[in-house]
Amino acid sequence: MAARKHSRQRDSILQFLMTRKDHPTADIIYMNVRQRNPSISLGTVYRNLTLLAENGEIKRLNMGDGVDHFDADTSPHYHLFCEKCGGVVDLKMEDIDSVIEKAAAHFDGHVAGHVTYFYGTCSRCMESGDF
Amino acid sequence: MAARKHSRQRDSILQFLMTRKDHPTADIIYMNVRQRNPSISLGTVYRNLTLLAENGEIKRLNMGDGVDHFDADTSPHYHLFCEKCGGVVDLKMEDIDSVIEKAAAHFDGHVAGHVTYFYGTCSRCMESGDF
DNA sequence: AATGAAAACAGTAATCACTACTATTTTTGG
DNA sequence: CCAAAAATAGTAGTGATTACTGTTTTCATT
Repeated sequence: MAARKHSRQRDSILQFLMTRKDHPTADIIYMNVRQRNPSISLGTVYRNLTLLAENGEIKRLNMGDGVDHFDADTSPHYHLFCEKCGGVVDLKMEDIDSVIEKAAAHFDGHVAGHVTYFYGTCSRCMESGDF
Repeated sequence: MAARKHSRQRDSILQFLMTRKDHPTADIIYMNVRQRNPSISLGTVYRNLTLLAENGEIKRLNMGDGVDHFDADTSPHYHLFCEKCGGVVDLKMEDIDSVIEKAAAHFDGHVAGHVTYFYGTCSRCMESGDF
């Protein structure tokens, strides 16, 4: 296996992601990290996000909007996609991994895991009735 | 609202989709429908799949693999993405929409629905230990 | 500190799924 | 039969992501 070497760019990306709770996309991360590191390239952002996700340091989220979102909080929790503002917010709720057993009950193959996310309206969009 | 007109192409697409239980992608549908209707264009396939999905005649599935899958079975059921063969199979299991209440319990916004799918190994890939 | 191979980089080109556009063909109510 | 609306084929464009390439950075070993 290839030895991982340190990189300032990867540090910047991870550090920025840890300050955000809104699960930004690669493009948002790129635009922000560029303020501190103007010469960073978009390809570097993508490559490092993939490296970090493969290494378990961050999570890659598929929220059904055609763009990958990233989360530096790797503890188990769930997400909601706001259909009004397009944002992604955390959802504190009890663990629902028991759905895996329910899925496995009448299935011949092997159920390794599940992906669950919610959609609706975030609290901020509920307040501002701008929609 | 625009009056829907009949189209042979839309018929072919829906008819083909009803013969398949593996939730094909637009591209797979295109290649197959083209055997009966060689002049159909890929854009027509995409447009009609969207029309049919908006009309509730089929379902558009997001299985996290970056490609939309389509299902002519609109009854409530779940799906598993096979990590070995990349296929999508049906999963008969009890309804788990109660997760919506669990999600809403400690949430200030509004939870409209959820997306849940499973991943693992389909029964066919379990049998053939080719992997 | 010097060195050299592996890793990472910036910048750009390419890919892939999908959507938009346009001139032509089909459908359908009257 | 006829014309307006809808749909089509074919092509061009878009947006997110990946691949490629020559250069720079990292770092274990000297």
